[in-house]
This record gives sequence, C-alpha cells and structure tokens, in this order.
Amino acid sequence: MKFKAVKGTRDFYPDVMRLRNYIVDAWRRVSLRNGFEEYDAPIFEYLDLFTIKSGDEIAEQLFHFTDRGGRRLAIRPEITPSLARMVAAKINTLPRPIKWFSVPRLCRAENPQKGRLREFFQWNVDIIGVDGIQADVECIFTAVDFLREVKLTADDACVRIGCRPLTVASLEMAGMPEDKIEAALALLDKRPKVTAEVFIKLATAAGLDEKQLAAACALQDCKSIKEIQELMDGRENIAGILDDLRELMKRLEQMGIGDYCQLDMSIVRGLAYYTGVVYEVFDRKQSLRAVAGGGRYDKLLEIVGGPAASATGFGMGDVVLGILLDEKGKLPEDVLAGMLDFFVIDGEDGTFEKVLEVVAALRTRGYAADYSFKRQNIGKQMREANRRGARLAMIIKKEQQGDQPEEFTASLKNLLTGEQRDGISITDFLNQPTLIP
RNA sequence: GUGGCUGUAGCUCAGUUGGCCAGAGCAUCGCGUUGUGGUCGCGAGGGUCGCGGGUUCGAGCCCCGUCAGCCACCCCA
Repeated sequence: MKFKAVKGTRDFYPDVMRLRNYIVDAWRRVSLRNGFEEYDAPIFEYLDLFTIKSGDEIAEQLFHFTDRGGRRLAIRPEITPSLARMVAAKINTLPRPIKWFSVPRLCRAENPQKGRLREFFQWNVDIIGVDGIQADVECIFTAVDFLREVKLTADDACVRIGCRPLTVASLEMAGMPEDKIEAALALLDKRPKVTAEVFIKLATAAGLDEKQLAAACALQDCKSIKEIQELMDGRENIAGILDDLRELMKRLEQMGIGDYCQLDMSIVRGLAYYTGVVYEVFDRKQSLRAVAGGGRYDKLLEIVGGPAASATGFGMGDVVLGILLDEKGKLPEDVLAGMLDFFVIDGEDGTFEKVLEVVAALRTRGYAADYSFKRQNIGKQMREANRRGARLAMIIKKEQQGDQPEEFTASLKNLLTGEQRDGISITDFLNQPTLIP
C-alpha cells in the first residue's frame, strides 16, 4: 500500500466510528441537558491568535502554513482562543449567561504516545461572565454528569480540585519574588509526577528557592480545607479564597456528586493563565493521563484582545476517554457491534416486493430495518440477519385461502431469545405500534 | 525534536544456528441437496515478510538507512 494514514491520525472505520459517535453524542446530550449551547469556529485561524496567548514557541507545536494571500494561519490546537474571539466580538449583545460548549476537531504537531495523538476531538465546556464559584460548580457538575452518563462510577474516575490563588498565596507568604511565581507554579504542576530528588534538581535549575517552594509543597499535601486553614494560619487575604473553596465543595456535595470530587492541592495545571479553581479528571488507578482538565481563566479574554470578562471551563479529549471506557468494559453492546432493529426476509417466491414495502414502512416509522440484496434461502438470510446484529428477523410469507386474494403474513423471530411468533398480519402489524416489540 | 523497544495476512502471533513453493488461530466470503441464524464441518480469498539499500551462492531471519507503532523525555492548550 502506497499511502497510509498520517502519523498520529486515525481512520474511523465503522467499528471505530461507533465509539466516536457514542462519545460525541453523549457529550452533546449532557451539555444540552446542563443548559449549555453549542458553538463552533473555523478549523484554522490566524497563527497569532494562538501565539499571543502561549508565546511564539507554541508555533512549533502547531500545524501552520501561509496561504496564497500571505496570511500566516494555523490549524486550531484548541478552541478557547476562538471562543474568546467570538465572545469578545459580541460581548455586549450576547444573552447571559454565556454557557457554551463545543466538540472541535483539533490538531497538534506533537509526538504521539498513549492517549495522545496529532488529531483528536475535545469537548469544551465554558461559562463566561460569571464571577462566582457557582459557574465552576456548573462546569464540574457537567463533567461528572457525563462520567455518569457513560457509566463511569466514582470508583472508576474522580475530579481532583485545586486552587491556584492559594498556591500563589503560599508562595508569596514564603517570600517568593513575583517574577518567579509563574515558574514555581509550572514546577509544582510537575511535582506529583517526579521523584523528590528530581524535583529539587529542577528547582535549582529554575533558580527557585527551596525553602520558598517548600511552603507551597506543604500546601499541596493538605487533604482538607481545615488543614489548609491551619497551615495558612488565618491570613486575611486568603480568608475569602478559603470561603469560596469551602462553598464550592459544599455545593458539589449538595448536587450529589461529592463522591466523585476530592480536594487536591497538588493540582495546579501547567498553563499560566489559570486564575482560580483548577481541576482534572483522572481514572482512579491513575494509570492514564488526565481525562479532562480545566479551571477559571479570568484574564484570557483580555489577553486575546477582548474586554475584561471572567471565564471558567474545561476540556475533555476523546483519546484517553476512549481508552478508559474500553479498559473498564463500559462500552454498550450496540457500540461494540452494529445494531439493526429488523432484518426482513422473503420467506418464499413472490414475497420480495412485500419485503420492500415492509422495510420502507418500518424505516418511515423510525426503525433501523434492512434486508438481503441476494434472493437466497431463508437459512442464508437468517445468517445475514445475525451477522448484521439484527434484533428481530421478520419472515414474510404468503397465504391463500380458496378464491380469496392472497394475503401476506409474517413470522417474527427474536434473534436474542429465539422466541418466534407466526401468522402475524402485516397490515395489522404496521398499524399497531404495540405489536412492534 | 531526543532516546529505548518493536514492525510477518484485517487482528493476535509461529517461523528452528540465514537454505527449497511463508504458516496457524480468529475475522471475512462461499458451500454444507427449495430453506429458520448463533454452534459445527468443508473450502476460498488475502502477505513483493513496513519500505529502501547492503552482506551472502542464498535473507522474514545479519548490517545500515528510512517510515510507522509503542514507551519515556520535551510539552501538555
């Protein structure tokens, strides 16, 4: 074969496409029932839209090109800058609250590895223009609502919640210079993933004071708000932050998802622009990278050249999620195999035209119905019905009584149980929905 | 971008110290006597052994390169 799928990309054959659709459909369903509206943006944007937020180095991680008009463009590696751009353009006319979601296809020019490809889908859920923690609660609830929707229990996955301002405060209290805080946060984000020795090495390499870092490390190890409070010793400037965090956890509990959520101050997130609560969804065993991540990013709209507007939200990729669902055996039967409601069979000569009528009628009524292209014996057609994953096989027969015009009847066989009913009048069957199993 | 491991049919793999025509299971398709699937039996299709070069009388097996996959680093929006 001369051509294959490009490095880090996937071909979606029907069996894989079923999985993708299962995930994307659930994302949409859950978003809508949580009151979010869908938006989308172009698949490529001006390169600058992405570099302004993340720096020029990011260009190396992007698929970018120059068009014939000399415009420097890039395929989107994320949709948040586009969201910021769209919201900024109409900020004064958009109805509030702005609760939006999207399922963009994204590309990043990174080296593929487990759970990470060059092309993927990512569910984005954001609330813009709401300052209070209730917006964060909404996003976290939506994430958990999805986990439940795809049958991931609190034993399978959890949301670990951290708080950027507290970490920053602990660094400030320890005397960390302001210009070093960003680097310190980046390093703290890595702490759970590296050994103590490596952490110290990285710290000295970044020119960070160990003692100052230690204060934040102590905070990271706190398991409860009470512990944090004791550690931070009731400093005034953090009282409000602590109250917010306490209230956030309480509301998550009230909304019935407390078992999925745990405070974890080691969650910092790599990105510079987070300004409040941050969180990541992990599989409990934590054998995979994060399934989702997000938090509050109140400055981003301004950075992208828009008005000042607070924002919070998260992203969830399809790749890690797909691996997790597969590993946990959570994929429904009809995702693993195709599903058909009816497979209609011509049971004897002269019934094929009736088959077409019945198939058409079933389809019109919303059932997935199909039939064999080959006119062959019932056994072969039954086998095809089975292969196609049909729930029911319907065999059309002809009955003639005396001089009466011939009448068609059907035998209906449940292919899962083997149960069969015969002599069903086709007219009655199609007219009475109750007869349809 | 860097490093390690791997690369034989759609999938999972066998393939003896390099030696005649490259194998199995699963999957796919066909057949199993005018007829009710899944099980079972028989059969077929499908591979220039990732690709390119080299060593050799001879390479799936050895060497080099390249591409891809996996894993780790960088990064993680």
